[in-house]
Amino acid sequence: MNIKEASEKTGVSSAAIRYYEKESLIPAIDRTPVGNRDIDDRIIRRIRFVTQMRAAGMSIENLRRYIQLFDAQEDNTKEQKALLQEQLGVMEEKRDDLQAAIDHLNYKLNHFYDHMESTEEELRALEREHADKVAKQDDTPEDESDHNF
Amino acid sequence: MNIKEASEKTGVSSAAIRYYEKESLIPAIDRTPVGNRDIDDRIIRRIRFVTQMRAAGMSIENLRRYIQLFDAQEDNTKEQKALLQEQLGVMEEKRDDLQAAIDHLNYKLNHFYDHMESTEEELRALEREHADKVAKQDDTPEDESDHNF
DNA sequence: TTACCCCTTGATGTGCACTTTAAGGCAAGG
DNA sequence: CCTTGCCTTAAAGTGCACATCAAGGGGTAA
Repeated sequence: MNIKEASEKTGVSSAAIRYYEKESLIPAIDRTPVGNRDIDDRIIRRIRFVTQMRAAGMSIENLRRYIQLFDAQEDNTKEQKALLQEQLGVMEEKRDDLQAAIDHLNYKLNHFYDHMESTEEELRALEREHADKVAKQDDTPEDESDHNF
Repeated sequence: MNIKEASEKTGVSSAAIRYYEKESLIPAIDRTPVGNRDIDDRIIRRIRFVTQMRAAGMSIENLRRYIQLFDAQEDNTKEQKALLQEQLGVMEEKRDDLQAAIDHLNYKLNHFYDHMESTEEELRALEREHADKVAKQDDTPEDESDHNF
């Protein structure tokens, strides 16, 4: 598979795939006799992994550190574990920040509807839609925050 | 309160506070007779709101659009609602991506321990620590992904 | 042969969200 | 009077993660 097909398959641009290779986020890719990249499914899976971790906010630098520990087949399990745990911590914090912001916006959204001229049907539909997210912290966020924002 | 104190109170640099004001993420700040910013608690709360939304991944541009709808005290409730819902969608998707990546790394972490020379005590401690996160999707992620990554 | 479409590398450009620098003003302390 | 320490604005610089461009090569089809 050439780089364009790989790009279409993964949704990652050709330039980004080359960039990832240069930055060692994916292993050195095999070349055809004329020097073109010949991309197989193993590379595709790694591109997808990189995409997932990038979407989750992991930096190129952290991702490279993490991946290099795997590519070097030495006994660095302890470091791998430490790196994983570190990254997990970062991501869990990020997730919680995100959840807090979501709760904040949901709170605002609910207060909107109190002042809106929407029909009862619309109101109940939206309440159903957001019921699960509001359930835990229903309508009472932190005291410190400016409820106008 | 001068800008330095506000910076210390919020953890946001003075330059960033000035930048936020210029970008209309916070309202025009009152000045002392000599032209220095005089920051009150209302501004502090807005800075904190901005910080929270930024941490959640909302762009400056989206944040400004959102805030301007509030600063203009017209009847734009519909647009406010639409913008809020749009942003909520973005953030929920982001949160889910993040959770997927966390699950992926937790899966890896668990498989590490199977091959590690750690003591039983360490193992059980870590399992307790991560029990809640693994509970829902215990040990069986998607088939498509490269389990070496 | 020309056109077209794919590819290569290396260099340079881009957008975001700030950070840093430059040049200067005001007020207090020694 | 001079230094210190806060402030101001405008402009330029920075780091990340790519995107785009320039200059060239290969393969196929009309």
